Amino acid sequence: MGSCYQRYKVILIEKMKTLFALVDCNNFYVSCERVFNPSLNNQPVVVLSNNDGCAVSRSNEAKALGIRMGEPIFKCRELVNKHSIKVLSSNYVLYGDISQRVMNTLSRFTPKLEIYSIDEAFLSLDGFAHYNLLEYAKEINRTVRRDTGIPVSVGIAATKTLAKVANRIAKKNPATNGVFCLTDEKFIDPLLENTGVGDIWGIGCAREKLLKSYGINNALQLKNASEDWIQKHLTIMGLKTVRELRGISCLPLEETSPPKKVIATTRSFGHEVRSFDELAESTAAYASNAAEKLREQNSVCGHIQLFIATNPFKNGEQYANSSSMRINPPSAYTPDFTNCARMLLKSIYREGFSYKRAGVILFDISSSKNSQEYLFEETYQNSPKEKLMKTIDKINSRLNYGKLFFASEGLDKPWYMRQSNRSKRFTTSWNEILEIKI
DNA sequence: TCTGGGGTCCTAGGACCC
DNA sequence: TCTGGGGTCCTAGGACCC
Repeated sequence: MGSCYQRYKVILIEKMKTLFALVDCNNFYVSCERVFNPSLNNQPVVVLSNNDGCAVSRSNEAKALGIRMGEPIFKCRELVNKHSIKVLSSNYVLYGDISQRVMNTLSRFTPKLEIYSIDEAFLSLDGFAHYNLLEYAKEINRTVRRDTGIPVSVGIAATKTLAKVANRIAKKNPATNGVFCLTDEKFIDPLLENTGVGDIWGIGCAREKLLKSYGINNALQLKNASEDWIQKHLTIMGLKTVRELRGISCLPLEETSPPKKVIATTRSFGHEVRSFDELAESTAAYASNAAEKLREQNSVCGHIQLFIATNPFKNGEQYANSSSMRINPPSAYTPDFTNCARMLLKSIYREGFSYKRAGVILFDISSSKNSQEYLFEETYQNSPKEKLMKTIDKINSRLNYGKLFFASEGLDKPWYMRQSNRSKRFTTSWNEILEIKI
């Protein structure tokens, strides 16, 4: 009996053992650009945020020249000119499509995949412990590169947080060739000691500062910190981080992403906007965009918020305001949102200001499948409104994005964000397919 | 001249109810 | 003079992520 029990216990522990790979695309947006424009290889390249504002993706060469993440590009003009840094507008349609290809490739390596962001995925490797994990990581790395053109780093460990650490090591040390396994107990602590506390997933600058003020400077010190103290100062999330560093998996793989609870479309304008009409057109377009995202996840929304703001970086009088209203019964019908947006705008618009930014945010989101019936009002579900929206979405998905839209969004869109150097949508638009000149 | 956008989760505190 | 207690819900704000 004793041995049976022992045996059972071993199996239980084996079953509980988790193993994760974190695959992260290197300098993702820049890498996407390089797939279709090899002349960018080995060159300093920067991809900008919306409205050509800040550097959000940098090639290693650009990083080495001192371009910082999130840096406004106009502050780097000198550096850009001096080193002929290539500066590109962001092309999210292209990046989204390449991302899907990368994720499809990764799904061949595990039955359980979590798409964590546009350029990152966790792979569950539970039950793979008998594999040569380093070789498997190399195979992942090679295959993604071969099939999509995107270079990736792979980190493997028992928990997501440790896999993040492993991935960081793979990325920082050229000797690893982009893959690293943090699975050997005896190496974990020394490597954690070499990892700054602020470099751990879940520790941002505020917590880094707090921890350092208490003498906790590296990941090993955090791993050994008192649980009570951590929970008190860093909340339950911090406690999970500490346990994950100890090899206890607290953040499970999430294969299906739950529907969003908040959907926002907010933008800076290409130039400053003064008139009500122009503001109304832009916010109608944002409302329409948000409604599309809502329908994409088969939801309806019962609460809409709109905000407008002047440029906070500019001297002079500032104005920012927001207002919200209920949508009853909940809807996903674009005109409901554009009408509400216009009413909200009327209530907060002040003449005489130059506006720089506006946005529409949808709250109170629920599934369109099992929502409440109303006695007197027509619900969105199964109404002609829903039919119309389905038809429009279908047409738009077949034609190029944005072919069919409501006139309230305006035709000229003078407020549209700046994108002075955007590459083509090589993979999603027949008109923009790659041309090879011989 | 020029400074991004879109999410999640947790907590504290107030309102409200019985 | 003396002024309960416990629970839930909502919201604002902060922290974090990519």
